[in-house]
Amino acid sequence: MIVSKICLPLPCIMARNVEFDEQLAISKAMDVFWKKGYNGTTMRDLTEAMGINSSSLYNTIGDKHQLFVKSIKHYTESRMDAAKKQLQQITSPLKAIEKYINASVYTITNEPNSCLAIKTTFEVATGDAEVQKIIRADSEFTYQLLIGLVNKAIEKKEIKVSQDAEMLTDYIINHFTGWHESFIIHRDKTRIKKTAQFLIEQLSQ
Amino acid sequence: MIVSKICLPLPCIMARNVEFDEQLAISKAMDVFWKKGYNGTTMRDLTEAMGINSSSLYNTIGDKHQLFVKSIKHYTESRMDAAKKQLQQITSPLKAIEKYINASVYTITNEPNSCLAIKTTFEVATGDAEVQKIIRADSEFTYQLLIGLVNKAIEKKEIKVSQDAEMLTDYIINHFTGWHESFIIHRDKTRIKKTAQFLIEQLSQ
DNA sequence: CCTTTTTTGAAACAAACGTTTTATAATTAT
DNA sequence: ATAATTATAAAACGTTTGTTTCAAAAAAGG
Repeated sequence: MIVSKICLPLPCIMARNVEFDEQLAISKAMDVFWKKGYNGTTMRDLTEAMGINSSSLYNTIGDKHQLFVKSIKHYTESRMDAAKKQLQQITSPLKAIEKYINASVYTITNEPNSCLAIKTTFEVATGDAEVQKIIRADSEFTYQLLIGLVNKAIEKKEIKVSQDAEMLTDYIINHFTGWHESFIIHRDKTRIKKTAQFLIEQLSQ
Repeated sequence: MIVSKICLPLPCIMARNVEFDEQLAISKAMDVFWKKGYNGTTMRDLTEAMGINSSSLYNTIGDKHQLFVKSIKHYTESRMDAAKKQLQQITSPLKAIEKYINASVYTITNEPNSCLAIKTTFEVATGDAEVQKIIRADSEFTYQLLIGLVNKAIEKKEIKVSQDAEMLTDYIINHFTGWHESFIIHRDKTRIKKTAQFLIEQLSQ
């Protein structure tokens, strides 16, 4: 055992391969954390949903906290990929911002659970540096994506409301969390769509 | 015991009074839930902070969930009282809206914990009808408070940006949650103050 | 004072928690 | 085939969980 630890990262002699698909298992775990939150999820919830034994879990992925970290990484990375693909073929920067806003509204008002990143921010990010780092990276990605579009939109004079691209980017992003909260409380798509429409009008004027 | 339950609400014969101040104890419990969340808080956390034994707790207030319900009620009711007092002597409705926004920004960027109502919304409101009802009542209070001001501001032509008071009220309220999230992630007061200033300018224009 | 009723503190409760151990099955290299 | 190594499943680990019990203390009415 000691020998195999020293000659990492690959074990010297292979004996048996892991049976389950780790990425798939993490994706299943993510769904549980998404629904129940970190503290509301038990290891038995996780192993049951993942379809693996706890010994296999601890041998490959690690403990509950490591699994949570990998789950929210999986969540944020999937979302970043989707966002990149979504906007790559739009020529007008303002139209791209509109599309991003409308796509967010659609997700907010049609997904069964609220955003995992936001739930995590309010539940554990304050007291968990490792989690906070992932959340911050996810936030920074959205910020960079949008500020690129905002800058181009200002250059092209598609936005006249303000010249402060950084503030305007913060201002746009700021709406998403409120829409999530509103939908949890009221379950009213129209209220959210109306304020989103107003935000877009404000930018376009 | 059956007899004393029948002749409720007051017991027929008093024997000994509760030693601790129930409102104070609930306030202490609220602080723990505020910091750790519902699932992150244990009964031992609570009894320790409240300075009472669990038997006394169960005899007077009830179980963990009932204590949580009373804690968030205490939170929301305190906040409603403060909001009412804050705005009662302002003549200009737009100035009152500005004051409400600025007071919220101050709280967001100076309190050690993020808003308990928002944390609760994202942690447990979806799956807990009793909690959701309290959260919805709190939300409705803020909504009614602000829509009154927005309507007056539109009447007085202090707001020209839109005639749709309901949408505009949702739009204003929607910012608060995002500011909370932003402050958890970035701890940057200036970013929040700038977007708040921009929101006020948008309304005032 | 004495009886009655209730609160209190400490201990105890079963169940559930996150995690580890152990024995067995499976796989690869020799 | 055999030896070596690892993944797996089931059971067990010691703690901690939310909650209850129980004896003792306290206070009210008779």
